[in-house]
Amino acid sequence: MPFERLSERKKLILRAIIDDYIHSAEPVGSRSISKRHELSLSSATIRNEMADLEEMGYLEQPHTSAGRVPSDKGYRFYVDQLMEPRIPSTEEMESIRNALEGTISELSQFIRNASNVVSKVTRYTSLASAPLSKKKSLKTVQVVYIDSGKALVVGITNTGMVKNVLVKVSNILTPDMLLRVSNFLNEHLSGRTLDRIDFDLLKKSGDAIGLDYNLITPIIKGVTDCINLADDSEVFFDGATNIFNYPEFSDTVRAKEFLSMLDEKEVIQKILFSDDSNRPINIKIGRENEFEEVKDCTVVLTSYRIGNSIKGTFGIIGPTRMEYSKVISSIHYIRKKLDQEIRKLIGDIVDEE
Amino acid sequence: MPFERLSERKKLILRAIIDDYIHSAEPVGSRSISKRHELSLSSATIRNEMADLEEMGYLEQPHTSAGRVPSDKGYRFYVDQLMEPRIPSTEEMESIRNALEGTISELSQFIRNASNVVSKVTRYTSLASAPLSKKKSLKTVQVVYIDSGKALVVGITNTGMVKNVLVKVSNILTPDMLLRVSNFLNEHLSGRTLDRIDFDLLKKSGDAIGLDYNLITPIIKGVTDCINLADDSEVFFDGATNIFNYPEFSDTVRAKEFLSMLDEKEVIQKILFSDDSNRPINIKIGRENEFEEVKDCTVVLTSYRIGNSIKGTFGIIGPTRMEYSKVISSIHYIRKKLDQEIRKLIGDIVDEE
DNA sequence: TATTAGCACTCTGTTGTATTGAGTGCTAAT
DNA sequence: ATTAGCACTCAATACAACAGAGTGCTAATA
Repeated sequence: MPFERLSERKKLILRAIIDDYIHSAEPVGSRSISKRHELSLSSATIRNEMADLEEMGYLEQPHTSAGRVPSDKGYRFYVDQLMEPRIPSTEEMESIRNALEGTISELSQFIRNASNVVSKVTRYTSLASAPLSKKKSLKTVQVVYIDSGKALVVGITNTGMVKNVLVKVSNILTPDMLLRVSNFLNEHLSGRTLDRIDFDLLKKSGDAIGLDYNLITPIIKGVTDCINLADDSEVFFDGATNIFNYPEFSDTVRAKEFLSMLDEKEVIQKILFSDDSNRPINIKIGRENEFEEVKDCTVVLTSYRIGNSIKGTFGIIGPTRMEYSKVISSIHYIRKKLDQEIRKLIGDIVDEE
Repeated sequence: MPFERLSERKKLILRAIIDDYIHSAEPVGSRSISKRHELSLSSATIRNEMADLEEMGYLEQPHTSAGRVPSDKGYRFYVDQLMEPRIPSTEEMESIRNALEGTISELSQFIRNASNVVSKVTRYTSLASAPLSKKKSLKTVQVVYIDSGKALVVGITNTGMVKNVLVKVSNILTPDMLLRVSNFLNEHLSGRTLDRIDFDLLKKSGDAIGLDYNLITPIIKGVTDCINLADDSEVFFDGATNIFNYPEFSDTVRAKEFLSMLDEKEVIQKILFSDDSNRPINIKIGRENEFEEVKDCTVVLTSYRIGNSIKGTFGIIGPTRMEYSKVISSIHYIRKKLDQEIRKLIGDIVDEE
């Protein structure tokens, strides 16, 4: 992004405008800047500067006799060079710690919690994906006896994701036999990446453990189902109704658009997986997002890694007019806490590739 | 609900009004009824009848010079005695079958799918709870080796719900030892109802399998976590944005109220668990719901049972001005299909207690 | 030369007023 | 018992007037 050289004064004015606009959501005029901020410049001077800033693309004017509104470029400059960094308030930090520390021990639930507290603290909508691995492999398969004729196939991937499938099996299969099947499957499957499992071969070799082909088939089917489930990447969001706090979504059409977008799992996936940078926090403002759907939203993402191949992403989405410094400080803190907690829980977290 | 005796003519008029209103969402006037429906009565006559119906509580008037709008009582009468039953269109049936038949073999995912198709077909918001048992017991516990120092505790309840918890364990625990722990735990836990497990005793008897107290403790902790997770009843919804299709939610305040309500798990629980009747389909119109939050919504619920103690509920929520006949026919059909599919999958579905 | 006061102009949003039209209730005629 | 007719009510719409916030430009000022 090519930023032309801005005079100190222009920077100050731009920052004042954006600060104001972030809090008021109203186009800001020259007079209010000249009064509220101690620049000791007249409104006329400010006006001239504003006209310049508009010409350079940092500001926009909804209509001739209105004040100015920051453009995507304006926000970008603000985020990169103007805004004051902050640290979260003590209440914020406390509620984050409360949500993340101690109690939770199930990973995906843990991420859900993180997602929840992110949306609570920032008052925007949070997005998150469950920990996800590029090369997903099967760690263990368990076949569990449930009832006569019913069994549960439980598959566990190297990412710690657990999927389970209920299957109907022959009545003659006893818990013991299922255990044998379990062991057999484990022997043949565990450690394999999901796409390199030869199920046909597997079925045929069933009689290796003295069980008929037909007895095993539904179980194998269960395993494949399990794998298919595990392949779906889980994404979720929280605090969707937060958008009603912001006037840019005050008409139902816009609100509906936003909420409908969230209903599409694929869109959330696209957004989350677009966090390809190596920066700890990745901010995409308005049209910087490659998706039409979020053209006037800002997305703030962060990713964590567990070991080498497991990756999870979470963050927030809101209007481009966003409290950047607040959001960034919160996300930073949450990321740090999350990191600590996961490390406590299972160790081995790596930040960058 | 005390219904006074209504003349045939009053019934016809009431039905005409409600039919109209359901489709137009506008207060209906006497003239439009006298014209559109072949009652061959003048608007003046209709007016008199309408005044009567209002006095009896079946209709309401937003303001003096407006048409009439059905009251909760009016809708109730309509549902019980007036509306024409229908069968779902072939397209509807097809999409329902497509969504439910065959592919899915994991129960909670299956219910999710059902919930999804309900909201798609009815165009209202669907609610659902995962299969839930009054007396929940632990079917099996598995402790799975993940990595050195990491294990996964997987608990399976009699309802087929699977919960898992990642735990950090001592490095010296081998997969084999974990298997021994698994077996030990199973022996002592399986079949017990969740509230009748003595964990202290359990820990002490750890050395029965030659393992130190301290090695087992984190695993026991994992099991209790697991149980706590399983105790939470899962509820979810789908198609929340459908409410934007209905003018009664066209202002953001109302829409926000509705969506915020859905964000509260407890509210959904309350709604779903209020399906205590034995009827196959349970309809609660407006203030018939005991919760203030849904005082101008209608909830249509249905429950299915698996075996004797497992119960799940799903249904839809929408404005009281609802296409009752369409919704009811759809839910009937979905319920039937769901029933068939679960039976195919695991058998033993019982409709009533 | 940079700043600012001053002014004409633009555009939105609000307020007040008139009008329209759908609908009602009542009365008297059929 | 039904209906035509009429006066009345009320919300919604349209329109004009006006206020106010803001701009750009010009000329005066430091």
